[in-house]
Amino acid sequence: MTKAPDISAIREEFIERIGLATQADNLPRIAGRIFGMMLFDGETVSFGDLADRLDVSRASISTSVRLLELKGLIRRTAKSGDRQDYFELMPDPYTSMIETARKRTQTTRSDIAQTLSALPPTHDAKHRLQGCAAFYDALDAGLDVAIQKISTSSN
Amino acid sequence: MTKAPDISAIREEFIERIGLATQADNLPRIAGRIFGMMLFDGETVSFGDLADRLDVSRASISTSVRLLELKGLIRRTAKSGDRQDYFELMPDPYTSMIETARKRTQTTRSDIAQTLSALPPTHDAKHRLQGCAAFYDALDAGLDVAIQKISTSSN
DNA sequence: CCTATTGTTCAGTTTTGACTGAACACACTT
DNA sequence: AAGTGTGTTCAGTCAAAACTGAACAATAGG
Repeated sequence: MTKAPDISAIREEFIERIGLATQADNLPRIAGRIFGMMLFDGETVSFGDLADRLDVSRASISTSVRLLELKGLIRRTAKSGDRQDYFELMPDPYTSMIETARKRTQTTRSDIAQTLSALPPTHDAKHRLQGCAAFYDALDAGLDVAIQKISTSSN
Repeated sequence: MTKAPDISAIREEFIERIGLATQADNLPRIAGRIFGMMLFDGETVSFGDLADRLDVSRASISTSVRLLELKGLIRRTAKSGDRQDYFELMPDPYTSMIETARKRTQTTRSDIAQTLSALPPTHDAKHRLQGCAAFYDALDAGLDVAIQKISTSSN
């Protein structure tokens, strides 16, 4: 009875879950669903198909794919003889995901550095902010390790 | 003219920035401001002071400190002779921050594993989902590295 | 030209979540 | 008991964001 699994149900659930996970990365829900769908299906997908298969307006597709392009997760391609835009996953979307996360930590890190340099050397907050800065440095180093690991595992 | 910096302005700006950074970690704005304030000021702070100094309702303080406690960033203490609750930073809040992030990636990772095991071995999505799983594994390893780095740097 | 198709933009709607004020429960004081 | 101070909970408000439909510009085909 565990045979003949309902693939489309599995697919739906996966898309939903990846959508939620991606949402935590400050992307709108639909963008996450698009990403999850392309991850599962793999093939290049047309603009119209995205709207149809996810059952959302084309306006939503337009803004979401722009975001995903901007984040380096998908790219827009053309099919000869078809006026529609097509989309496919970037060769390695994961590295891009970590890169953007890293960029955010680096921004915060430099904010802290700026506060640190503005404070007089004797101020007792300095010691705590330095601990905070060390945290962001450690996080940055960790993300770098993750990037390395991905590039070696995908060979 | 660069002498006598306006400490309170620096403080406000730091709190604001940390608030924004923490907001990206799925915490409400006020929780981020509380965290930033405690980070800068260091001292233990009373419930009432939080409401006064941040100029928000006590209801907001109540829910925000609960979240921060739940995430292991602050803890509630008591002062003898004072009925108010007091709050202070946890000894190492940063490790907790990464731990929660890690928990999230592990949840997603196991979601993927579940999808993988539900798919028939021949399904062509498997290969892509395995790449996705490798990503979350790499991220998990990277976060672990970050935790190690923090614990060694804070000695 | 005219029409059809496609993607973007914009105004408006819906939804989500943060925040507040008020009611409440609890504990301490008198 | 009554009163005060303290934290939590809940219904309601408000603002921000997601999403949609419609108008639009651009392009291709007739």
